[in-house]
Amino acid sequence: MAENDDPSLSEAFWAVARQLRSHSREALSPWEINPSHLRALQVLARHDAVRLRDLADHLRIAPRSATEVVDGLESRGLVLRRPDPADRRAILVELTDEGQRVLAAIRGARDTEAEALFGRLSAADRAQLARILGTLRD
Amino acid sequence: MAENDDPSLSEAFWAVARQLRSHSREALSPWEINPSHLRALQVLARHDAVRLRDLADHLRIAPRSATEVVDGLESRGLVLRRPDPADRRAILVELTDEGQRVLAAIRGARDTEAEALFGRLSAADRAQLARILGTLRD
DNA sequence: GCCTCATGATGAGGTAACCTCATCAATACG
DNA sequence: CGTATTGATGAGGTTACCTCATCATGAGGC
Repeated sequence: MAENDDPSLSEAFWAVARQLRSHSREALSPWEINPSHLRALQVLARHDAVRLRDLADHLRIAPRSATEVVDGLESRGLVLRRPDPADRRAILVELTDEGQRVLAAIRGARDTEAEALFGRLSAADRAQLARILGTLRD
Repeated sequence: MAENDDPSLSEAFWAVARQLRSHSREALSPWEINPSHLRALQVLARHDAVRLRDLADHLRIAPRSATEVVDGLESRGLVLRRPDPADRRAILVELTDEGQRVLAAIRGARDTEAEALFGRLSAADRAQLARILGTLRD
C-alpha cells in the first residue's frame, strides 16, 4: 500500500511546489530581483549587519560569489557595505531603507500569491495541511 | 486569520520541499545525472520516440538547448538519435536499454527516499495530504 | 616584538546550462 | 515551382556559480 501511495504523494507535492514557485516568480518580477538576491535580502533582514563571509555561508555559496550578489544588490541601492569595526579585513553588509522597503513589498506580494493558492482550501484543510507539514519538517 | 496563516503555510511547504529535493539529489548522485537530464529521460520514457523539437517543448527550453541535453545523454549511452522516417529534417530521440535501466534504478532510489520522508506519517495523514494536494493541484 | 600561519574580500579566469541569431537542408503551400 | 516555414545545429553571448592567487589584516608561539 505505502509503496503504491508514496511515489504519487511526492509527485503531487512537486506539482503544487511548481505552482507555488511560478506564482512567486511572478510576484518577484516587478522588482527584477532573482531568487538568490531575494534570499540574500532575507538573510540580511534577519541578521541586521552580516559579514560577507557569513552571508556566503547562509546562502551556501562560495565567499567569492557572495561578493557578486552583494555587488548586484548594492548597485540597485538595496544594501550597503561598511567596514567591520571589529576587524579591518572584514566588511559588513546591511539593508538600506530602500532594501527594507522593497523586501517588505515583495513579501506582501508573495503572501498575496500564496493566499491565492492556499485560500482555495477550507480553514479545516489549511489547519490539517499545516499540521502535517509540521510533522514532516520535524 | 487567513492572512496570518497562509504565509507560514507556504514557508512550511518550502521547508518540506527542500528536504524532498535534497533527498532526491542524493538519490541521483550515484548516476552523475542532473535534474534536467533526468527530466529528459522521463519525457522519453513517457513518449517513446520524440522529436528533438518536441523534447525541447516538454522541457520548456529552446530547441538549441535540447540539442545539448541530448548530446550529453547520448555520450553516456542513455539515449540514441535516429532519423525521423516521416520528415528527413527531423531526428527522433529515444531511450536505449541502458537508459531504461538507469531510469528505473533512479526511480527506485527516489521512491525509497520519498518513502523515508512520507513514511513518517500515519496512513490517515498520508491520505489527508494526498487529498489536500490534489485539491491544490486542481 | 616579531615571524609564521590563517582568514576576509576580491581580481582573474573557468565552467555549465541556458539563451539568440545565422545557416542549411527539407518540407509545405499558394 | 518558387517562396516561406520548419528542424537541427554552429557560433557566440549571458548568468550564476566555481577555484585559485593576491593582498591586507589578525592571531598565536616564542
